[in-house]
This record gives sequence, structure tokens and C-alpha cells, in this order.
Amino acid sequence: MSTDVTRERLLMAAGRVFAEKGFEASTVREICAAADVNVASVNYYFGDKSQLYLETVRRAHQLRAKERPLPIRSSESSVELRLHDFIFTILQRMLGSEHDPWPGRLMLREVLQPTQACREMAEDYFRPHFEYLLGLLGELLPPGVPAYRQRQIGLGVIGQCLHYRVASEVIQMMTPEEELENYYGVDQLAFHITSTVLASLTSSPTWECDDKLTEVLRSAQYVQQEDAI
Amino acid sequence: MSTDVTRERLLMAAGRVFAEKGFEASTVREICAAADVNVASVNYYFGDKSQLYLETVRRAHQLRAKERPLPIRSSESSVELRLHDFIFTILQRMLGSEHDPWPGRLMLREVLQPTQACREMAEDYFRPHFEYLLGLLGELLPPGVPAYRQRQIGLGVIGQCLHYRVASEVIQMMTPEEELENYYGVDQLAFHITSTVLASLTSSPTWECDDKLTEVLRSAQYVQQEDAI
DNA sequence: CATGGTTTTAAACGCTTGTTTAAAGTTGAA
DNA sequence: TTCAACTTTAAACAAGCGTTTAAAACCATG
Repeated sequence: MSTDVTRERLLMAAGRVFAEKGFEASTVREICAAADVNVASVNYYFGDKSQLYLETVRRAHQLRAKERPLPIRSSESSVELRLHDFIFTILQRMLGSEHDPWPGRLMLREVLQPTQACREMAEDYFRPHFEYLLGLLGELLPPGVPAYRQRQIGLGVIGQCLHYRVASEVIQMMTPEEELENYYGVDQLAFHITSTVLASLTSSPTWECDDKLTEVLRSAQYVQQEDAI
Repeated sequence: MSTDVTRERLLMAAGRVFAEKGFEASTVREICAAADVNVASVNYYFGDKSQLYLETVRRAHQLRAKERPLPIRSSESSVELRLHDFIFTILQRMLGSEHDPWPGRLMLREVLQPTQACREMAEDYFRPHFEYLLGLLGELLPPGVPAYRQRQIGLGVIGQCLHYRVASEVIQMMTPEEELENYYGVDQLAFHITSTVLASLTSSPTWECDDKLTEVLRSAQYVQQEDAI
């Protein structure tokens, strides 16, 4: 067999199995069977199971970054449009059924329970995406909004997208089937999240709700204390 | 030993171990050691490992529901305040370090990769919480907003809260330490998310951004096609 | 064809897994 | 105290785990 083809098959098969079951629950024998390769190959090519896993995670985010590069649309487009495209792309990667979903599943595992492989992934993959999003938000927000607040808004966007992946099965349980069919396409969710974010950013003056909420919370302190007494 | 105390210790120890490592990666021996109980006890009291797991998940959301019952604050308070309290409570459960966090961790595992135990949890625990949130949103939104949109807004709220738990370690990697210390307390995050949601709901007229976004997207179709050609 | 390095193979290694077993210990009512 | 039911215990079980081994197969180069 020409060089590295065994290694490559192992990497892909391992990706699928690790993504599906996690590191511990996956067995070397199952991976090798899926790759149609001898059991000893893992140790021959990767040393041991854990290094195979590490290489698999690395491959996962490399694949992801390549299949949809970052400059999603030219910067000539309006900020709103670029924000929508960003959100659409993220959702696509979360929910899109076009490609084999193992890289996403594996990355999600790493996010939830990071191993050594996670730091590299965060730097190479997540950070540039997040910085891009922050750039868009910076264009949309009025000057003077502190950096930490921009970041929190960004985390809110990512969080909303991620939710449909993380909790997809629970969401399916709790959403009427008819709604699920008609309103939960990637395009519709992207539209919803984008419009929500834009609405929260452009309510004028931007942070008037803060003042109201602050006031409400301040008065609530007394209520809470009364309850306690 | 008085009846059921062994069973109880197993349940608690198993909860911690399962939450930390997942079902497959946890060993009966480790659980029994943590519970200071003989290895055979699992099979004596629960039949086998998987039924112990099932009971553990059940116990997890029972504990959670009991330690902080649902009517979080009296309905005499303002809607905004009740929304803030709901979000605060969810975040508290996600990030609060007061109690032993194993029930939350275990439930998160079930959300991400549901087993047989998940359906029951969704109905008994998640659904009433979500319905409560939808009630609040219903009070805040102008009439005429379709149900599916209310639900998506609700999912957005939950998603933002969940994110700080799901991706907590990655978020820590990508946030400056000084920000993390000063702006990521439960109270501050609750304030941020509440104010964001309120802002997006109360921008008047509520869905004006939709129209603008729709228009932008429509014109973008051509751009996209040109790019494709 | 012969050679030397690389790759594949089946078998075996020691170890851990979940579960079972049968004996020992414990308990409370008769 | 006696007896029967319940509980705990240490030991053993087969099965499966990751890894190692040494021989076989392969393959480009001389």
C-alpha cells in the first residue's frame, strides 16, 4: 500500500469513532476494524491510542477551517450582511448535514471537556473566528461600549448558535414537530439570531434598558430583604 | 448497616464519578471505592452498572429541582425582575460553586448525548422551566408575535446561559484574566443577558430590524449569485 | 534475482473490566 | 437462644482492553 494511506484511513476512522463515543469508550480494535486495518497499526503509526486521539482532534479543526475559510464575504458588503453570514456559517457548521459531522462532534467534546488538544484548537480555530465576530460588533456598536461588554455580546451570539447543536435532541423533544419542520432551518435560525442581535444593539439609546433594569433591581433588593425577614 | 444507606452512598458516589468521566469511562470499582463499599454492591442493589447510571441521572434532576424550586419570585414583582431572577437562577445553577456540581454536570452530559434517562429529565425538569420562561416572554412581547418566534427567543436565553457552562474552559482561555475577574460574576452575567434580551424585545417597533435585515438579505442574493458566477 | 528496509499480520501478553459465587457476617423476631 | 432472611465480603470468572512481538509479506533498488 502506498505510504501513509493506512495512517490516513486510521485517522478518519478514529475521528468518526472518537466523535461518536468519546476517547475512553472507543476501542482501538473498533477503530481498526472501521479502517479495515490491523490492530497493531495504531501503535505502529501513532505510538499509542492517546496520540492517535490528539492527531485526530488536530485533523478535525484543520478540516473544518479548510472547508469554509474565514473571510466569509467580502468586506464591501454591509456589516449587517456580514454578521448574518457569520452566524449562518456557524449554524451551518453546527447543524449542516452536508458533510460528515465528525469533526464538529469531536470539537464539541473538546470544548466540553478539554484535553491537551484543546488549547491548540482554541488558538487556531476559535480565536480568529471570535475576533472576526468582535470586529463586526465593533462596527455596529456605538463608540464607548466597553470591550468586556462587546465580548459578552459576542459570547451571546456564539452561545445561541451552539445551543442548537449542544441541546439539539432536547430541543427536538420540546418543540412541536410542525414548528421544527417549518421554522428551524439553518437559514431561518440565522435570520432569527441576527435580527435579535441587531435589535438589541440598535435599540436607541443603546443602553437605556440598562438603566431601567438597574433601577428595577435596586428596588428589588428591598423586596428580597423583606422576604428574607 | 441500616437499610439503604449503602444504596444511598453508591448513588452519590456514582453521581460524582459518572458526572466527571461519563458512563463508559467510569468503573464500578472506582465508584465502589469512592462509596467505601464492596464491588458486588452495585449488582446487589441495582442489578448492573447501567441501571445504577439511570438511577443516578434520576436522582440528579430530583436534587436540582428540590434545592431551588421553580416559582422563583412572587408574581407580584415586575416581569423584568422575574426574568432577571430566572436568568440569574439558571446561571447560578450553571456556574454557582456553592453546592456539589455533580448533578449539573451529569445533566449536561445527558443533554449532549441523551440516553434513556434523558426523556424523563426533559419532561420533569426542563419543560416546566422553559414554559415558565415562555410565560415571562409572553408578558413582555407585544401581541401578535408568533409562538415559534417566542420559543426561539427563549432558546436564545437558555443558550446564552448554557454557553458559559458548556464552553467555560474555552471562554477562560480567550478572555483576558482581568476581565474574567471583574465582569464574569453570576450577577453581572445575569444582568448582561437580561438587559440584552430586554433590549431586543423592546426596540420599537419590535421587529423593524427584521424588515431591514430582510431587505439587506434580498439584495445580497444577487451579490452571492454574482460571486458564484 | 537478490537484498535490505518498511509495512502488515496473527498471536500472544499482562491487565482491567463488569459480573457472579458461595461463604461469612449481621439483624430482628419467635 | 435460635433461626431465617438480609447484607457484606473476598475471591474468582470470562471477556475485552491496549500494547508487544516476531515472523511474514511487500517493494523499490542494486
